[in-house]
Amino acid sequence: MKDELSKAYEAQKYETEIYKRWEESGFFAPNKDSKAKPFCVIMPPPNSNGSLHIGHAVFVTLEDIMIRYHRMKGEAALWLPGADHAGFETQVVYQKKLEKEGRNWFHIPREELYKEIWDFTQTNKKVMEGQLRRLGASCDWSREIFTLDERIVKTVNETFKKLYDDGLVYRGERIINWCVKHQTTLSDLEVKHEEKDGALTHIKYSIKNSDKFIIVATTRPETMLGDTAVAVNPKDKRYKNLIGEIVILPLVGREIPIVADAAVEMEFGTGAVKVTPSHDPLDFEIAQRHNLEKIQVIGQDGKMTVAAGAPYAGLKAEEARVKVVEDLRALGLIVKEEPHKHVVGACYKCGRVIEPLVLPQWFIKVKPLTEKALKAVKAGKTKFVTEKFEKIFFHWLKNLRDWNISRQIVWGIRIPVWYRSADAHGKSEEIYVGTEAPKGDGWEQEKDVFDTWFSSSQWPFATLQITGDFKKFYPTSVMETGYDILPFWVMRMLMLGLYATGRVPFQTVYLHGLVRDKDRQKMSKSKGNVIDPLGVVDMYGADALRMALVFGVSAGNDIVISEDKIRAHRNFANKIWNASRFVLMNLGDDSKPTDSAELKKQKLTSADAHMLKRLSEVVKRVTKFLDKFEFHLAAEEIYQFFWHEFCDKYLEEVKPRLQIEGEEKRAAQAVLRETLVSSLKLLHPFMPFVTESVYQMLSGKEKQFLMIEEWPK
RNA sequence: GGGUUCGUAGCUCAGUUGGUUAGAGCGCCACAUUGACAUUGUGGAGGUCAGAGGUUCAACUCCUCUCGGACCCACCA
Repeated sequence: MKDELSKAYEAQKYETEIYKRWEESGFFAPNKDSKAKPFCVIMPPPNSNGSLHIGHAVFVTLEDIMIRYHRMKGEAALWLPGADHAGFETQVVYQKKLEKEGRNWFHIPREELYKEIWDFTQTNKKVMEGQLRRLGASCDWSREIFTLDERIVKTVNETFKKLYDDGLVYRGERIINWCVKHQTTLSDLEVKHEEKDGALTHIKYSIKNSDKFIIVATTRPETMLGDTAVAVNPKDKRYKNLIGEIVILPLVGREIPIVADAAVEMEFGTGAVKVTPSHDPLDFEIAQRHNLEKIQVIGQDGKMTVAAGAPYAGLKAEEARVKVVEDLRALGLIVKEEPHKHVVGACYKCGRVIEPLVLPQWFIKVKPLTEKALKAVKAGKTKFVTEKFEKIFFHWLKNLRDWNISRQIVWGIRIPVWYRSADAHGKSEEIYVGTEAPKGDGWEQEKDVFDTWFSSSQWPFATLQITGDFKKFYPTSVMETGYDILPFWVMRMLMLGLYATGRVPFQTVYLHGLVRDKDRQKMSKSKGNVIDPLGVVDMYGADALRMALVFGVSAGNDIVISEDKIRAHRNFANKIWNASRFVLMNLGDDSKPTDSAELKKQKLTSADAHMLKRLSEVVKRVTKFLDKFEFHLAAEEIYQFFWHEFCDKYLEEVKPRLQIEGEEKRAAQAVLRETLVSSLKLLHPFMPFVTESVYQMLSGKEKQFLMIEEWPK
């Protein structure tokens, strides 16, 4: 049998087969009735709009290490997988797909689109699940849930209703971030800020019944058509006597007041600000304070509205900007235009400059939720690995503003609110918030859907409630994900988890970094430096990739990976394979699982004793590192030990003894087996496939999976 | 403007609460090897731990400053 083994480990020959046997064994699912200590990780559900990238391989590796380790420790280890419909993200992907096919998104009926995207995601989901299997994810597939599962939708609607009843969600006409290309609002977190070269234009506004004027400075001259005031700082001596005066808005002729507001910076520009409540966040606030009229001069299409006036209506905002300046110049009202670098918000997907608009949207009043989250983390209910993320987290929580959860998209959970318009019943507009449609005629459901993160934020408790595991597994043990979604997801899961269940959703947050290439560059399709995890798995095996992703990477730091590094760990897998082959060849026919009783009978040489002593030290250290989430140290420890102590030293030392029958040979055999088997166990969470393949050969008749063997002590 | 963080061998990074000759992977040099493995072994070169000051019996590790990066946030129009 031993001669059949090839000289080199051929990953592709074993991995798929082994995974199948693991899955069929049912050991991915924790025993429901066991009294064992629970250990639970909720998988961050991958987006079902494409295939897995290297970042997914990172979370699979880290979470699978944790799960396999705790499973071997005899705990009830649950890793609950899922797939994310990924609302806006998926809609963007699908829009691009339609564009390529020459179809127009906006011409397709809502229901039809929804159906199409549904099918699209379900296809992707299947591919993705296969890929997770290839990577060795030992998650419990019987519990897998899709984020649009009707039971999830129900939970999400109930949470919304509860928030509404508690006064924590409100519908507000507020200034929001509008993406003209995608025709939807975005939350503040989805807006990226970019520095752009622009101009600061100084414009003369003349004061009524006087020959005086006031000069305002703006980066968006076209919005002046919607001005309803000019604001100055109340402390500004230059303008003190102008406060309360009326200004005649050029080009428009509207009479607007000069108001005093502390939000105006005296040092910037001229110290006088034109106030356009409908198109600037600060101006909107000033307008609220001074009860100013709001005039919308830019529409959702990014073009000037009728309210902008005859020569401008219909022009794109950028075109209007040019024309407004021209017209003002013709009137001699442009004082100067100076080059000006300023920061503008842009859609995080398409990069197009955000158009601030006033629209009725649903907002979550964030303060009561952040306060609870802050308190819970400060009390140590949830710990961050590493601590630096706790600081960042606090900073986030303290500065968060109300969260717009309305999205004008198709792909998502429709907000469970119904309106009955005024003319239907002669009354003023009615609003109904509930999980089901209200009775009676004339009700129309809100067209907007939830921000995906609103439903995702409920994921830990929503899923466990569905699978019936809430009682045993909530709060979950570890939330493992990338640090880039700390504010989007982790923070909000804490907020909504605490709100809905009264308890934190997870005890530990472990955050990993971004994957970078060997030149420390972010991986992206456009740079052409992406490593396709599945391609790597085909070439070098999943174990090699997994090991390469943890080796030398401490928690929270970015992960540098190159083909060289993966190859190095493919070599390590091969080392494991060959060392095992050697041990097998020298064990004789009694290659049964390790038996420490048998070991005790042997007369050990000092080399044997040393080996066993080292083994026991390494077991302790690896265990300690795993408990402290120091995966890289655990990996390095067992790597060094196995290769350079066990293989390079002990194996070589013992070779002569194995040639001569006798007690020295038997002792060597016992130590070889003991050390190898324990090492395989320690290595298993990191490199599950090779270790299991080898173990299956070692264990002979009494076949049990290494996956569920007991963790060494 | 606010925040976080980093600067250790040629490259990418470890270095647990401060404690003997500072480590790994890859790369490099020399040698060995048909005997578990060339996806190998043995040996080796290579670091004033960014710089300055301070605390200490002792600092890569703590404190301050300087220089130089990275990232995140942000309504000076």
